[in-house]
Amino acid sequence: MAAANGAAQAGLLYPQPPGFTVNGMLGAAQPALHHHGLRDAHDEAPGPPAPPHHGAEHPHGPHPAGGGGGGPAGGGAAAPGGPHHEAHSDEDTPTSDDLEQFAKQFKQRRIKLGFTQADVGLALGTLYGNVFSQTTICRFEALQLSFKNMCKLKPLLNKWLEEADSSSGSPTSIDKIAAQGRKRKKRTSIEVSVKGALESHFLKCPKPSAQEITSLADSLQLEKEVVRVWFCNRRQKEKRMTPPGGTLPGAEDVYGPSRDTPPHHGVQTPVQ
DNA sequence: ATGCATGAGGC
DNA sequence: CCTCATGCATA
Repeated sequence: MAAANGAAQAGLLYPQPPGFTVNGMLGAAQPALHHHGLRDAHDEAPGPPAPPHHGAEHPHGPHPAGGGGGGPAGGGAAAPGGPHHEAHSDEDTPTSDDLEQFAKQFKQRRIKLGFTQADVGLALGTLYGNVFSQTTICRFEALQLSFKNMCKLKPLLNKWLEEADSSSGSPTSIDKIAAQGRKRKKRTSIEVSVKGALESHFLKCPKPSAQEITSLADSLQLEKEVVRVWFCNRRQKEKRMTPPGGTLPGAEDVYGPSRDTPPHHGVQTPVQ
């Protein structure tokens, strides 16, 4: 089982140091033996087409992917007016629960068929012209994308499942459109203590002004751009289907000014 | 699996 | 400058 994964991965492995080969299971060979429960268990007032506004209003009205504490079904997930049967393969917007189940099934089948996340991403490229990276497939399986994004990718991955399932042995060849003339900035490693400081500030003010960012960057001895990007990424995390930390139901995307700051780092899935 | 980053589209 | 979709590079 695991051997098949390793072989498949070896076929199109990106440059990695030799001493790193032990991690050939970059998201491929993990047996799904854990269950992370989403905090969407609670049902709030079903008003999909026109989500009711709560007391706290955001400066930017339309935000998809269920925001912070509420629920993943923010942008207006399913919930048709009439007693329609859901659980469809595609067609009409799926519910957060549909997505969770699909992701689970997808991962199991993918592994069963001996494909890695990277394989799937490339296959989507050959099948539809939309290439995706291992990262995206991984995040889909882990429900770490926005609700809207999940809905967009589901049909594609669903189609791939059918194809891979009934594949009569046609090795999908892929040609990549590599070469991006731009050099990427080296990934900045932010120290743990500094991250803690950033998190604290995020809890107080998720959207600091340019000047706030500048002074914050100055006190932390980081580039302003790095800090700005950090906040952007942090906000995105809050909008994922599986939010970081543990926003309890009832709390909206606005945090009280007097909220304690537990020194724990992001604990979500206990590592697969 | 995840952190920092890029870039397109929008105000 | 933001959000949002996406991914290289890395732990």
